Amino acid sequence: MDFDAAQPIYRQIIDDFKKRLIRGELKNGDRIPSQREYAEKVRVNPNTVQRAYREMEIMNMVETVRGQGTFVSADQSMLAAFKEDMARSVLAYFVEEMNSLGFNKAELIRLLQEYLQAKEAERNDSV
Amino acid sequence: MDFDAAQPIYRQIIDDFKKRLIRGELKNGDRIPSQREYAEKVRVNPNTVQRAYREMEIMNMVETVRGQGTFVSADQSMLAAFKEDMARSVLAYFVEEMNSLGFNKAELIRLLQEYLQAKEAERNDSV
Amino acid sequence: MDFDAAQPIYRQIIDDFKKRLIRGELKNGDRIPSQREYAEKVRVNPNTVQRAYREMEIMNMVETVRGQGTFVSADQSMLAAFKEDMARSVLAYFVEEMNSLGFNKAELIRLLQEYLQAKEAERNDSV
Amino acid sequence: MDFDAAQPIYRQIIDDFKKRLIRGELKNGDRIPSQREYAEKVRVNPNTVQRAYREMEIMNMVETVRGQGTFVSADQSMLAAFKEDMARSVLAYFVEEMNSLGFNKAELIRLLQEYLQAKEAERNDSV
DNA sequence: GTGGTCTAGACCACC
DNA sequence: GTGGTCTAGACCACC
Repeated sequence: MDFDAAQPIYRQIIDDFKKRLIRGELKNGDRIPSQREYAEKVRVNPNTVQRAYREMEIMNMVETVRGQGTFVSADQSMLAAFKEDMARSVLAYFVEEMNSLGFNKAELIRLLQEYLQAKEAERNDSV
Repeated sequence: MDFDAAQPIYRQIIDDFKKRLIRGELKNGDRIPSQREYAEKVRVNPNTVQRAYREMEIMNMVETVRGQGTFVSADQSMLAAFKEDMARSVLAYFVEEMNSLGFNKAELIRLLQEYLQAKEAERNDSV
Repeated sequence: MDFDAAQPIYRQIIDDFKKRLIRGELKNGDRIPSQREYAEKVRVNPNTVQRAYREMEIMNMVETVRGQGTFVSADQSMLAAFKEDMARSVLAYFVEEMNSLGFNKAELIRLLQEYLQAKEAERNDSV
Repeated sequence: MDFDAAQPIYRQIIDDFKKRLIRGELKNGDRIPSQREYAEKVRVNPNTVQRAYREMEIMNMVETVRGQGTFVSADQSMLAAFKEDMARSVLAYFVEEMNSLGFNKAELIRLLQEYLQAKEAERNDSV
């Protein structure tokens, strides 16, 4: 048995940007906050933010322009790849956890449908 | 934005036992490994294991007998509650993550079905 | 014959707080010392204090707020139960010990009255 | 604040003999078990028993006769002193504990009477 | 500063 | 062998 360690914060930051790109909240050319701003907002060590930005730059997710800031530079195929990778890992984790609780394939789908319905009903109630 | 910290090891240990109970691998009256044995097996400090065992005792999952060991004492209703709680939290996490990737309800279910089929096909291939 | 072991220190700490609550020296919302402060004051390892504080939290005697401290959160019925339980156990121990010395019910009460009078007389003398 | 340590076992052994003397279960001239027998019966290290016996010999509670065993040799005045000392310490502990729970003199006596009555009623019920 | 987790290791009681 | 308590001290997250 192995224990799950936390994702390093710089990875969580990168994932957060990936998700915003995937959802279309950030688009090519958009300026993202400066490292300093971002570090203050999420109350994290600036070095951690620096590492996240650096890695995003390496994989061509963003581009830094001296004196101007950091800008999104992700092309469409990159976004598609992100989306697929992240979805796949979420799905894999979900299926593995549900299996470890003893649910089989059919139960999995049924439970998910029930959960979504219950959630929707709840949302309507609270309106 | 908040960052996810890892679950403490002692909680992961508890969850591991909960799952084994849920799957029926452990039954009422079964002896679980001694604190030292378990600590060695999972390569964790015995104090951490003790904390997990003690918390399981407090919630009546197990009973410890001095000098003898620790024994499962979970009743049926407890197991049902564990199963439901854990399933719900796995489902909630899954739906939240998939939403954060921009998938809606219908897509969620479709993707899950596809994933399960792909996984099954893969299993058949490797045979 | 069985031998009496000492109460674990963490339990003695809990009992100390229970008594202070019972006597009204601590009230709902009061901040109790930080784990480190308390550990230094009573010259005990901080881990031992933490265990006491954690157990008090589990039984809803106190609430801990990360980075802020630990606060009393005992409701009235809890206090009444504590008082009754502790009084009962003190009484039971007293009667058992006196019985083991061969005193019967009437003697017990007489001796107690004499003891209290003697103590009072002493106090007056020393003034 | 100081924490209560356990009474050393050899003292608990001595106190046990004192109580039996006080209650008249042991009388002058009676043979008490050999150190070996006693150690086995109460499952204690023989060295501990030896210490208890030695201290009882020093205070003239018992006498050891080579090759014959250990015999009670407590005179009446000694018994009276034991009884008074032990009673006093039990009383002192009781009063102190009850005070620490906030009970005053009158409440102390009333609670004791109530407790004794409740106990008696219970005993009659169970018959 | 606050509390939370974990390791390392000692010593004890009970079997 | 078993579990229970405690110390010493590190490192982390949150304030």
